Amino acid sequence: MITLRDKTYTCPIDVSLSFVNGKWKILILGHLHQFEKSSYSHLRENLPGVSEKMLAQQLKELEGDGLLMKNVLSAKPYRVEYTLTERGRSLAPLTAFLSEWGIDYLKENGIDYLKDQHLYK
Amino acid sequence: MITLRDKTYTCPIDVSLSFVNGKWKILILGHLHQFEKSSYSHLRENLPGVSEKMLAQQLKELEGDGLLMKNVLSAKPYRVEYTLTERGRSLAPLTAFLSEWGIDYLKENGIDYLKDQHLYK
DNA sequence: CTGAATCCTATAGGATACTG
DNA sequence: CAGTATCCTATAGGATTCAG
Repeated sequence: MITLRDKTYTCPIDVSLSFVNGKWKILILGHLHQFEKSSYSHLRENLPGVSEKMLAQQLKELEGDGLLMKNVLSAKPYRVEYTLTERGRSLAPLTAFLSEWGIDYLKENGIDYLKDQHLYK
Repeated sequence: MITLRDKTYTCPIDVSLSFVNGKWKILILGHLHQFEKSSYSHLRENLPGVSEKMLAQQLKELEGDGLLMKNVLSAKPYRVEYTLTERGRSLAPLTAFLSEWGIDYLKENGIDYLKDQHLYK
């Protein structure tokens, strides 16, 4: 058992997972890896099915864990921009691998995502 | 939206995540990547805190998804052995990355896991 | 536009006892 | 040894409304 800040982990993988647990976190990170910067509404549109509560909550947790930053672009009208921190960008191999693995799996099942990507918007 | 076998996914990452969602699946996969083969009890001992229900359930799901295989070694006494399938082994980069990332993070926080691994058993 | 605040529920997950 | 079978609960997550 590893103990860090009053939390315990069974192994280093468990430590990493604690940053990305939650239904939408990895998808949010993947989105930001792809677009670099994104508004709240842009995130919402690209995460079909996400609720306001979960999007706001998981963005806060990701920010609190130092994986992304929120920049207020203007106060009136209120606009924000989310970007990855260096720590967040260090997870790029994770989202890249999951994306490639998923594409491979889809291909084995007759779906050419890259070619037909426009169909899945 | 991607549809495959009556399930929908927002993107390829979402497809991949559907294979590893669940509190213990990635830890199980990491365990099997490390040990190659493992008995039920060996898995349980190395996943501190896992309940019988979840271990059995997630093993079944992983088997059903074609990521691991269960081999019955002997009927009496009843002994089994879990091993990764080829598809399961194809996730090796995932567990490897999460492990390294966790080790790096721990190091930034004053914990040298590789050196002091024996302390965390 | 970007959330915060409620309210609600489904289910993931845990504890325990039991079986071949 | 390798699980099943129950029972139970906490909480992750969703729907909706309101606000700066």
